[in-house]
Formats: sequence, C-alpha cells, structure tokens
Amino acid sequence: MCKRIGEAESHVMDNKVAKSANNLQAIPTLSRKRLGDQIADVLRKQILLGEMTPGSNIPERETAMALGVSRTPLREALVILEGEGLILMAPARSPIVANPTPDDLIQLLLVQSALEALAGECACEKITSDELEAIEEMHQKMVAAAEDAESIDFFNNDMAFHEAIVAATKNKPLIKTHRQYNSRLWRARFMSSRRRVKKRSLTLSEHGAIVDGLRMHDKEQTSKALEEHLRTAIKNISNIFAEEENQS
Amino acid sequence: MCKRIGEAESHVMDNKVAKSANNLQAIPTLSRKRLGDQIADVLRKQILLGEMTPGSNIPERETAMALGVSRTPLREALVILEGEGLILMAPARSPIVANPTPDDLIQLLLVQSALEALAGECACEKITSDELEAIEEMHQKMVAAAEDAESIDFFNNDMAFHEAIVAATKNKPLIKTHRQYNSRLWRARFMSSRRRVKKRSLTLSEHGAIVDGLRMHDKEQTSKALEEHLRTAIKNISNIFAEEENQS
DNA sequence: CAAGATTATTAGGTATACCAAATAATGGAT
DNA sequence: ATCCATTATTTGGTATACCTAATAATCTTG
Repeated sequence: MCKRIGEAESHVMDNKVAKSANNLQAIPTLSRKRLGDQIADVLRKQILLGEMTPGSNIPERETAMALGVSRTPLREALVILEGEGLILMAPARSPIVANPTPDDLIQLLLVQSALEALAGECACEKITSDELEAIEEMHQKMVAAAEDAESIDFFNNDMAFHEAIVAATKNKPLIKTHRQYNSRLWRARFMSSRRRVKKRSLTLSEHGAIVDGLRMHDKEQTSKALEEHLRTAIKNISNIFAEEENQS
Repeated sequence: MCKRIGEAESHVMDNKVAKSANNLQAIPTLSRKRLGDQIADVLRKQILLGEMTPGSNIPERETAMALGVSRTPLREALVILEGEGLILMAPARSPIVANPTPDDLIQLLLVQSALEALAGECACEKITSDELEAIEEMHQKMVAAAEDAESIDFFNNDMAFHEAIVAATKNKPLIKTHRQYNSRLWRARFMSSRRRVKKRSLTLSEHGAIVDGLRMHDKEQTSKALEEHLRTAIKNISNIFAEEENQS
C-alpha cells in the first residue's frame, strides 16, 4: 500500500557526481529513468503476478497516492500499459486491468507462435555458443525443477527459456513485441502451468526438440518445434476454459 | 503550422445534448476521444507523410503551442508514439523522429513477414466473400494505377491491400501489431515504391498469387505467397541502401 | 589569446490546480 | 411508495506553474 517510488530524495549528491563525471564520460550515464516508466514497471509486475486481478479498477488519485507520486507520471504509466494491452481506459471511467476472454488468449497465442517460429529461424543464424549454453542450462534447470510440484521455478524458467531464444535473434523489435505478448499471456500461462503439473514431461520433450534444433542450427526443425509447442499451449488454454465452462 | 486541435470550443451544446440523452442511452456515447490520442494521430500522420523528417526534433513547448494544446496531452501523445517506435525520447533531450537504419528496416520487415504469413493462414479460415471481393477490387485498382508512373494510388492501394488481408483475420492484436509495424515501415516502403515504378508488374504478379490463395482458401499458398512477397521487399530495401552507399 | 569556470537560458520532468462529464444520492411531486 | 429531476460527489481530462538538469554563451584568469 505504501511502497513509495518518488520519495523527495535530495538530488544533491547525484548532482555533484554528475558534475564531476561530466568530463570523464566513463560513468554509465547514471540516467534516471522517467518516473512514468518506473511506475509502469511496478504496475506491470503487479498485474503479471496477479496482485491486481483482471477487471479490477485502477483509480488515478488513489493509486498515485499509494505509490507516492502525482497523477501526471501515473497517467503516463497508464498510457504505456494501455498501449501494451494490459489495461483498458475508457473516457470518464477508471482504467481497469484487462481480462482477456479465452478467444482473446487464443488470438494472442497465435501471434506469439508466429513470433517464436520466426525467432527460432533467426536464432539458428545468430545464436552464440554462450547463448546456446545458457539456454541448455535453463532447460536442465526445468528438468531438475520438474519433480517439485510446488515449484514456481519450473514456470519461471519456462518463460526465461522462451525469452532467451528470442533474445538470441538480436532483433530488437521482435524482442520487444514478443515481451509484450508474453506480458498479456503471463497470467493465463501461469494458471495453465499450475494445472498441468503432471504433464511437465511433455513440455520438457518439446523443449528438448527446440534445443536440439538450435544446437544443430536447423532452422526448419527449430521453427517447427517452437510452433508446435505453442499450438500445444493453445490447446491447453482451450481445455482449461472448456472445463471451467462445464463446472459453471 | 497553425492547425489547432484543442480550440477552446464551448461545450455548452454538447452538454445539453448529453443531458437530454442521459435517459435514452441510444445516442452512441458522443464520447470525445482523448486529446492525447488525437495528437498522436496528427503527429503519426505527419511522420508517415514525411512532413516531419527522420531525425528531426519535436520540442515539447513549441510543438504544443503549434498544435494549440498544452504540454500534458502532447506528452501523452509522445509516450504513445515512443511505444510504437516512431519517435525516440532520451532524458533531457527533445524527442526525435526515429530514423531506422537499413538493418533496423530489415529486422522490422522480418517480423512483418511473419505477421503477414500468419495473417494469410488465418484469413483463409475467416475471410468473408465481401472481404475477398474488396481485396480483389483493390488488386484491380493497382493494376489500373500501374500505368501512371506519377500515381500515388498504387502505393496507397498496396498498403490497403495488405491491411485488408490482416483485417480479414479478425484477430485484433494481430491487426494492431501489424499496423504499428506498417507505420514504422511506411516511409521506407514509400521511397522504395517510388524507385521501383518499373517493376510494378512483379508486385502485381505476387499479389495475384496471394489473391488466388485467398480465393481457394489455401492456407499454404497464401501464407507462402505473402512471405515471399515480403522477402522481396527486404531485398528491395537492401538494394536501395546498397546503391546509396555506392553513391556516397 | 586560449582555456576553464560560472551563469543564464532552455528543455524536459513532475506536481498541483482547475474543468467537464458521468454517476450516485437525495428530495420533491405525483 | 415510486419515479423523475436536480444536485452533489467522484473521476478522468487538461492546463499551468515549478523544479532540475544540460547546454551554450560569456566572462575571467592564466
């Protein structure tokens, strides 16, 4: 409730550092990120982690006060998150956390699958041996975490695994767009992951095919394996919502 | 220079209309779009049309005054455009119109090709006969405009042709993402189009293959044709910049 | 005359104050 | 008691004012 971002800190020290550093430009710019961006980061995290549930309101004054900032940078953050599709803003209404329908999620996953298929292709060209090693390591961590049903590590490593593949393409627009789609899908995939603890072996074998493809720099296999993997995710989401419908 | 958006118009009439309409909610909400969004639309258009050249500054006060609005909604617009990748904002520096390098453009086109390949697949499932007719009509218009070397219609119809195919998927996130990539590519593709007036027949034959694929609802052909068409665009962009390098 | 320091100006970042629209609540009339 | 109207409150939208950092210009000093 009271996590403050803005805090009227004295900028005096920063000031001096900046002045003395002005000559030697070695110091990495100490550039303070815009407050609006920082707020967007905080809110985005809260939305992803489910601390702000889908459909809930984000009143401007209240939220700004809770974060210890004014409404101006908060609005900047809200506009950013609206652009990312994480919240919805309607005139004269409090912004609300997006609550995608099953159909929305399928559409998002379709795009995500196309993005990752492309990433697989490009990664085969651009990936370094270090990056490949790191990805293999993530895969191993997932294998290790697969036994522990309560582990959140499995899910987190899963997400990191996919992001690392996309990062290996060095394609900035692709990386950014992929991350945005990941944000919108995060919550649904997290819930899906929790329900499918017993089917982790399928995930691991699909990941294995992806890693193999990357190792061989085989565009066709990597791309197909990623696309197939995402199509599986689509089926899972569909099934989960079909089950919920039966319950109600 | 003096196109004003905000203009202190009297809202009195709107007010009365709103009040009398309060009971019968039939009137479509007359909801005024956020000023920030409107400003973003204006600036985006100016950037696409080249009225603001890549690399040029967008000082906040000056621009706000020129548009007849205050800095607050202008900043909202700038944040939106930054999110779309059309401008760059650095701390303590005027925002500048993005000036993508040839490599940036290639990366953007790669993503765009993946998006359109997906769109081709989905469109084969979802397209209505009306939409197909409209797309065929655009194709015909391009054939007609191909003779006139000075015609801007050819390029505009080309863009509309691709957007119509994506729109036929009814996949909102895909449509939005595709439009954003189109914005960032607009200027480069426009310049490319001008230089390749003599090769319009190639464009038309590639479009023909796409239309055929859609007509037959053949996912494979439509998708491949679109991907191939975009790869051609990548080659064109590469060639143009290679030529420019030789000149300098 | 040149180089460095200091000051002034400008631009972006943030907070606050004001405005308009929508909704909720309350009071009066039927 | 119910329904309509009017008013008050809440919320988002916009403008303005202030703050801080960076740059450029000028002045001073070696």
